[in-house]
Amino acid sequence: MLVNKLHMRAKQEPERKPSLVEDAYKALKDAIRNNVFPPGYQGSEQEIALRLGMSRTPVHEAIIRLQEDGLVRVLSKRGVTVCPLAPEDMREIYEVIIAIEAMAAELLAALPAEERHLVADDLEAATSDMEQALRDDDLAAWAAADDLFHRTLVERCGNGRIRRIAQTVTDQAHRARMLTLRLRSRPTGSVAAHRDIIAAIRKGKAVAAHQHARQHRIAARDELVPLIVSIGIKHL
Amino acid sequence: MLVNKLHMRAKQEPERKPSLVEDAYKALKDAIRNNVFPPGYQGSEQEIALRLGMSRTPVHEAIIRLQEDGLVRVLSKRGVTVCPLAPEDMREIYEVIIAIEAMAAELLAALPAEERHLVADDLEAATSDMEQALRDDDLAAWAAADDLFHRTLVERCGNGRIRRIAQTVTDQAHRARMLTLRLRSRPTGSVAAHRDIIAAIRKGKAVAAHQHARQHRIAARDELVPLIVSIGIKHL
DNA sequence: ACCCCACGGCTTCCATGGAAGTTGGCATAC
DNA sequence: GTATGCCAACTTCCATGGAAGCCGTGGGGT
Repeated sequence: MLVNKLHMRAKQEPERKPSLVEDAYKALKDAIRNNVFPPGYQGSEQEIALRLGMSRTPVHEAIIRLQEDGLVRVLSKRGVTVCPLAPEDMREIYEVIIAIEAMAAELLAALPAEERHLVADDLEAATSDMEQALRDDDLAAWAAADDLFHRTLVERCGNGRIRRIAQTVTDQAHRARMLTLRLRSRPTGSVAAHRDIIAAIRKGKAVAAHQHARQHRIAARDELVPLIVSIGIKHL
Repeated sequence: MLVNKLHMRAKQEPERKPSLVEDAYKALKDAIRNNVFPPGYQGSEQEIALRLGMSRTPVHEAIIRLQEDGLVRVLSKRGVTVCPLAPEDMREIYEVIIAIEAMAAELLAALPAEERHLVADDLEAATSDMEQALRDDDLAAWAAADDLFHRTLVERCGNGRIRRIAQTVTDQAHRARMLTLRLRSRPTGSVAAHRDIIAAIRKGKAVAAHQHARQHRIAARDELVPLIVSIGIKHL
């Protein structure tokens, strides 16, 4: 697992060198997202350090960051555990996303016309991919394209803090999302909702963009949270 | 600066013991908020550890958390620096607050009637204090009461993630807030705006609560950001 | 049979030392 | 006077060891 060398950039970026802490952070985050460490898993830093082939220190520091992100919890002297997600947590996460993404859409619509259209084009491309994936009955591709749409929404809105917050909460929700993907009905409504958002952004209608993005996420919450409750799982 | 003992709770909470890392984190955060370490300040972990009377390790780990919070930045092998706040940052912060607090107000208004009124009473108390402070021409008291109002808004909305996000961004904005407090005109409009929010929450009108909270924060942004720009400071 | 307590193993927490890297200044060349 | 290269001081980064705390287990008492 070699680290690929980044190409030279202007000295604007202090040319981050890959530190072990960063490696551990990324590896652990990925492992949690992909259920390599399932929720409720409990292990020691020593064990993780061994598995990652490094000392305890960088693992310890990476875990501090993961705890700050709400992904793990360290139990004073009993090891570290992966946070399970209760339906309650999903409700909280969706409430944050509803507020944050609506604001992001609003900001996008308030951008100068030229930039607006660039973003709208990218959003449209992602939505087209979703449509195609739906025709192909390829749920994984659909999820990837949907992810890209929502990621683009927050990454291009010109507010780094919004981007970061959205990233953090969607990271938390990722496991639940993957689980429910195959349980709910085919997500045919999303394409139309996305097109509404795109149209509002393209026309620079900030209020409409806000409302459409908001309603889209409210609909998602109102579908997913009851679904999670209905299948009777308390943690995931 | 003693840590006040929380009253006994169910053993749900594992009764956190004060660790050195926690102490360092709180102390540093406080020092940054109160300009003991002014923005742009650059120092070494060694020096901070000396000042706090502990080893380098807990300081190092506390700084990781502060970096995650966006308060400091560690420059690979050149020390740690306190993040300055540009007007751009204030804009970003306010955009987050606008979205998050509006959602919080909305959630409060959707609470059962009994809880709603309890929260509304507390919000009203804070607002009355603001009114009184205004009559006394006591800006510090006004700021404290205003803080309490907005803190109550997010702390009682029933969403821990919203609470945490709001806390993080207001921590970042605290220095700017203290600076502008004495520069802008007397904040007489806030009381009325707060009362609108409270009334909507009391009546359970979620949409109205959302709109009033949103408009209140938009007004604050539209007053503060130009003010910061006008006094010509690039960082603070 | 059942309860209690002490002990041993395992864990995080913190201190400290060495390694790698950055910076600023000083000496030297032109 | 100016530029350049080297060196010493200082920094974070990471490894490691000891201290303190938590948990399960097993042995002894009732």
